[in-house]
Amino acid sequence: MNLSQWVYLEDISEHVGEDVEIRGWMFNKRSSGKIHFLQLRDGTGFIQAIVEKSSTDEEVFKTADSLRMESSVVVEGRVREDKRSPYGYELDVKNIEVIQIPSEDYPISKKEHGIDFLMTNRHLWLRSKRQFHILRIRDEVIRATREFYHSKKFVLVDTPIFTGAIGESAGETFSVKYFDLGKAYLAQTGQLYLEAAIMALGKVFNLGPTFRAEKSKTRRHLTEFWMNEAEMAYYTSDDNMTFQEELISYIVKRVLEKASEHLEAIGRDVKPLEKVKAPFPRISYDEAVKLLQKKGFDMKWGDDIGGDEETGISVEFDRPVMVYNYPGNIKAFYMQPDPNNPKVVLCNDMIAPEGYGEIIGASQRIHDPDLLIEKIKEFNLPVESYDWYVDLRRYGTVPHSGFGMGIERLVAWICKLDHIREAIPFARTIYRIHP
RNA sequence: UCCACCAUAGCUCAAUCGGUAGAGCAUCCGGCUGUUAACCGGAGGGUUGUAGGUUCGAGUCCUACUGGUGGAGCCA
Repeated sequence: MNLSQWVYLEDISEHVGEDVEIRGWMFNKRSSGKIHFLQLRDGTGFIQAIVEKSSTDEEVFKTADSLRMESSVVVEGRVREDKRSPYGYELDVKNIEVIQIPSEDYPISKKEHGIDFLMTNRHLWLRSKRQFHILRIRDEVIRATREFYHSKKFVLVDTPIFTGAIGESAGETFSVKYFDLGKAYLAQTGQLYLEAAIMALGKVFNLGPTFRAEKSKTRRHLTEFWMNEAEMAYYTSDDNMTFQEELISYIVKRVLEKASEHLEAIGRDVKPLEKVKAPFPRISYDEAVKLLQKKGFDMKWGDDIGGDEETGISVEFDRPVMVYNYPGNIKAFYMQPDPNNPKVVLCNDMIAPEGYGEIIGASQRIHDPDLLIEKIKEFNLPVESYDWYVDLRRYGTVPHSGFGMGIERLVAWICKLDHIREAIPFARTIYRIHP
């Protein structure tokens, strides 16, 4: 073959003046008859490769001429800095080894496409530049999330995907046949299992897929989404909120440090992100209702805060907002009532700026076994299924708190995406499971 | 589950009051030695989502269905 070293485009700046080999794909070509401009991609970056008729082997020039969109190629050439290139560097081609020239037209064209077409071709759409950058940002968000927990001495506890009839509420789960044991349900949350784990490990987190069978069709919903949940023994609701704002601040800071080129590439204005530093504003549900009424929203105390209301609140602030202590009857059964006001429970939602809505749902959990059983009954849930969950309160119960953070909602906000489906490689929505 | 909108060339979209189906991109042929979603010239490409209906005449109006999109509710 040849003596050139295989290098990745993300490292190309270290190889100026050298002969190197790039293994990748040609995603576009511009030609002027006696000069070809090959736009190459290798999964780590982009480069423009130059093939001149006067200075290149005739066979190589012909090969370059024959390449079509998405041809896979190993290209050998010399690296040169050049401001005329869209990527700052160019490759003067010496040889091209064709792996495959597609025999059919590549479906994704350079012009715009509709969302139906793009989702049907999601397996190919992933190759587009914008998707490349978004997926790299998602990678950084998840990396930062894990880093933060480990820096705070949390232990990763992977919670089960198959669960019995137990969760936040029944009726919105996917079910599958499970041997002779009847139905199993796909996890809507790992929270209850994390509550078990904190009694062994103190502070724990998970990060994995979650499933919701609600027939939601909005830009904020997926049927399968990735959630990070955390649970902390002896944390009050206040401790919980302080922890959440540190987590979000850390993730945003980390993405700005490590993935700013990707944010820039997708046109994300980073100024709003630079303001995301703890502490975040906190307003009680009572205050939120008054604020919304003053702004002309038709709502009264006891109503839930919907999407429009969330935006109405978030536009008042330049950072994520935490709304705390909602009425108990619009929240889950396991939330600890406020000792100072039994009508509300100790909980909080975190609302992202710029209209992105709820990214965290959090609460302090009931730790008294009798009160928990009372609430399970009050919410008409099957007490038998929650036997082990109540058990946690029978043996050395402690006050504790936790939350769930939607990874795709976080990514969508950080990238300022129009729709959450671009924040995950293969979105699952109610009318789409292919590819 | 409910409400609204959309469906015309491979893709993105036009088509006036109901009167012979059109463009850009992609593809193929030709031209061009610095292109930047390259450009210039030429060519091919259509059962207008499906089934009915109204009409002299339907891409256009009506009904049903299918597929999709956005939103409500619900939530992360």
